[in-house]
Amino acid sequence: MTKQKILVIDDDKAIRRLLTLSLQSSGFEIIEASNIQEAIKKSISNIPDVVLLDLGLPDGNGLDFLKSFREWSSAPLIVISAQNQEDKKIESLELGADDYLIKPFSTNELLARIRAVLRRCENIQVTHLLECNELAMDLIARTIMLENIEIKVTPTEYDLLKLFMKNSGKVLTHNFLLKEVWGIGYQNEVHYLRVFVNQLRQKIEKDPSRPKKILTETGIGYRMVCS
Amino acid sequence: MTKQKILVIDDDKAIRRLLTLSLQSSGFEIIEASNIQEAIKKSISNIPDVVLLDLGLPDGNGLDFLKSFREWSSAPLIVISAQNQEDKKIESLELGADDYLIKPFSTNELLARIRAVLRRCENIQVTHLLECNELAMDLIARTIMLENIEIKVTPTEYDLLKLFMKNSGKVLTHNFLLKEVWGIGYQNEVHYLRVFVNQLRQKIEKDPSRPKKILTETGIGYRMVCS
DNA sequence: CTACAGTATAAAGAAAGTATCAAGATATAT
DNA sequence: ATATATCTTGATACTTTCTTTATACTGTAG
Repeated sequence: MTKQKILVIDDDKAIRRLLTLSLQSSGFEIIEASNIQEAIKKSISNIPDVVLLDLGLPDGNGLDFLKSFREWSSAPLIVISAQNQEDKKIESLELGADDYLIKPFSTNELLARIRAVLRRCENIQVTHLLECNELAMDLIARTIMLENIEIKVTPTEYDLLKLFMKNSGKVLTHNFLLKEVWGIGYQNEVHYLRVFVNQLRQKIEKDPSRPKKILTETGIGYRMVCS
Repeated sequence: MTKQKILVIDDDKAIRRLLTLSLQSSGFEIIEASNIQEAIKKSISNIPDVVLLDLGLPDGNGLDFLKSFREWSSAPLIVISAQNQEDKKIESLELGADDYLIKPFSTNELLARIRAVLRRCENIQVTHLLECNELAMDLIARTIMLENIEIKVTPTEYDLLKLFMKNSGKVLTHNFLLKEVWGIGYQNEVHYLRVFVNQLRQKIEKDPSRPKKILTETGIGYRMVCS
């Protein structure tokens, strides 16, 4: 599984550095921003799983960022502030912050609070569906439905089909498919692909000898089409 | 909509009174408990939507309540404590608390934190009964019924089955199951899983050699299906 | 029409993963 | 302390999936 990303928004470089180091060593990937403009840009280009927001920023009120962030994301957000003012706390929490931590704080406590809030959000993970006409793939449940009937596939078939469904419409080269599914070093084993594409066709095509979903691009690769 | 219930666990009558008054005036229904025994009894007879837990209780450690509560409920729980000790905070959060508030605190902040945590939990299930066809699990009574006949399972089997029933329909990876049941560090002991899944099948499947509930996903993990 | 390069399909063997039993070790209860 | 229950570990048979080989098919160029 890929690392969870934390966006750290603080104008104090020393604090960012400290947070980055301790959070990285706990297995998170860190994105840093020192002002609101940067935070907005980075949060959009590299969507974070958690946000740590300092309120005292040079180019405006951190709560403005909170507000605009909540317009499109429900990712957990913890406010970090030097101010222990009740009204700030309440305002932040009402605007959608999940927690409010006063500086200075221990990084262990911060980590525990991040974990607590992430634990909560795990439960509300929505099913992630890839669809292609009557074919649907649930990436959370790891199931594949063809006209609402589940079909069974092997791990390799699953990986291959996922690639096709994620890239439907595009031509995927032999090289690309082999690299993604079998890993580097298998890029000449085109016959693997033939065997597995054939197996998938047997399972998902009405008439496997006249495929309508996974099409052959002779000399290049394959391509999945949805209408 | 019916009022949301808050269970307030604190041995100090004055504090309970104060909390009750302010929370009631914010539209919550309050259940009070002054010790762990009472808290357990009342939490079961009148299942709360939120719990406020003071750690300093006469008949034991509040964290014991937290632990047993989390066995069957995922309702938000805020620890309230006079102790500003880092290790207490971290332990509470790791054990499943959603927040940790130091006394004295403003009731407005408490309210804002309750609202924040409720906002996060909006669409979580509040039931302690898990069902899958003729199989039912009561997380409070810690019982498992198969066609209304109780079946006995060991602690490990119980934990494993609970995971399956909470996630029925989803494929659960070996890794996930091992981490949840045996803890981190056991993620390669796939053999444990095989033995225990087999034991569960002997107990809950009509024909254990042809399982219909706990299915094998070769190379990936297992998955429980309910019709 | 034939040759040829690329592709499809079936089916075998090899490898990886799984089910099951049962003995020894550990923990728990009486 | 002893008995009981549960967990851990190892051995073996079994199943599924992957890899490899073999053969047949398709369309295009000469």
